Amino acid sequence: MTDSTSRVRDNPRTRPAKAALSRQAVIAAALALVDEVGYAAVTMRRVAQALDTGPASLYVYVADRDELMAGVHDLALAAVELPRPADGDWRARLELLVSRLIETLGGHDDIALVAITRVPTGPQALRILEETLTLLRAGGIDDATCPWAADLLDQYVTSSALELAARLRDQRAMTAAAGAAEATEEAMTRAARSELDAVYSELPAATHPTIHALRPAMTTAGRTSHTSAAWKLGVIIDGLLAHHPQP
Amino acid sequence: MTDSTSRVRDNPRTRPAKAALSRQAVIAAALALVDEVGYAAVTMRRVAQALDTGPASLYVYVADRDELMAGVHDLALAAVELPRPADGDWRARLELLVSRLIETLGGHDDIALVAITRVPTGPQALRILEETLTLLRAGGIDDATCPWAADLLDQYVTSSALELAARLRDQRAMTAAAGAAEATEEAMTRAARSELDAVYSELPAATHPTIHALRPAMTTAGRTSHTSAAWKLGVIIDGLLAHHPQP
DNA sequence: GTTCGCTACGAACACTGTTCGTTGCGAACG
DNA sequence: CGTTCGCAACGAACAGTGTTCGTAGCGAAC
Repeated sequence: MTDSTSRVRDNPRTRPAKAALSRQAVIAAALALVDEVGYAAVTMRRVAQALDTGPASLYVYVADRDELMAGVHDLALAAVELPRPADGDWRARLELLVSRLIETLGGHDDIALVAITRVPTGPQALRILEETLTLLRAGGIDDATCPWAADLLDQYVTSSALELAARLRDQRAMTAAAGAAEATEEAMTRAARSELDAVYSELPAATHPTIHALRPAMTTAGRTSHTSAAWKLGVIIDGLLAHHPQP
Repeated sequence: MTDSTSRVRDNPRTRPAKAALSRQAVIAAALALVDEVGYAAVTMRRVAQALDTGPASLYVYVADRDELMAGVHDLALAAVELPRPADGDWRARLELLVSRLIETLGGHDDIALVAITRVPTGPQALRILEETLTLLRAGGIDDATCPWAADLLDQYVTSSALELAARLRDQRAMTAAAGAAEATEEAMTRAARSELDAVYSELPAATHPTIHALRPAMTTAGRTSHTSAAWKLGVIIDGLLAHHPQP
């Protein structure tokens, strides 16, 4: 980034044992901490400690905790590869892109929370918006509706990433608690669902007949996160195609 | 608090008309505070102060701040009226229900954040889930897919409510700052969008050609929150109908 | 050789959610 | 009627949080 610091850092004689502070270093350390202790537990003090410094030093490179997390969000997006032409037609590529987004963001705890408060405008977010719009256009979506569709897809990505993160968190907590007992996704979701099932079961059929009638369908196995996410995305894309005319 | 007031309060004859503490009173006070100072600024101390007591007293009726907010979320849902048969067919009624949900939740700042961390299971949430499932079933959606569809709609409601809340917050901040200058929704969204437009405009057309080409579409007026939300909901329902077969 | 500019950071401020131990009141019991 | 007991209420405190201020230090520039 800065010439002077890099020149100094490159000099072995003056190079300190620790990496010099920089915006990138702060954001990278925060991302690592998100993976280690979770989004909510990433405090300015902990980030500073990871960089072997004090909390006040961070504010030279970052205005806020919010802005720091926005940087982390964008950095996480950098790992998302754009689909290539060989991956199929526009629809296959769009589905691939969206699922990669959900899996990547969901893999970094609740980092997707950042996208709820503010509309991400980092370089990586723009790279992905560009690709999304291009694919939608290739699918024949009207130019005027493309931004709306991208908005809808973004909403879907963010909330699905948070859902995935919550499931992974529960899964980790359960494996940690259950010790050696392996916790497959199936066993996990069944355990989590049983909690909900208890609520649904104790519901008087008189007041909530439909929930009661559909309870087996709610419990149905095979409702893994993957199939559910793929199904929902399919619904949205089908809806975009069916809704062709612009209001 | 002070000796004099407490002495006065202890006297039943002069005791003010404040309601005795109860779970309902605590949650109601918290909801009022959400509307007054915003979701993030609702602290246990402020809730206690509104009830003329100390923070420790709240923990008799509420386990957590999270649980308190879950109660507030459910209480907010109580204001949502279910559509009546006279409101139209299943689709019209479903659209009405969803838009009422978004408007109600979005009207209480970021209270919808509660639905992201935990799946709401309060009585009001169950009342609305029951109605949603009933309407979907009436629309001919397969029994096995109804829960998935309800999930998708819930995701949509929650994220849209947060989007609406953010817009209302910005609007309020702007009216407060602009003083007497009236800030219509149109003027408001234009101002907010100009911020994004600045980002899009300064984007090199070489690297982001589609964003550049679609920029007029992104700025298009008439993209009020209402039309946008209605359009998105239409897309989802169309998708549900088009996607008929269950995977 | 002195001054300047700027990064780094120790210390502190005003808060937060939550818990502990005590208080005081009303009701039940002898 | 006098005593005891359960329990809601709460004052005070703890361990944190994000953020700011003023100062120290050091390389670069005049």
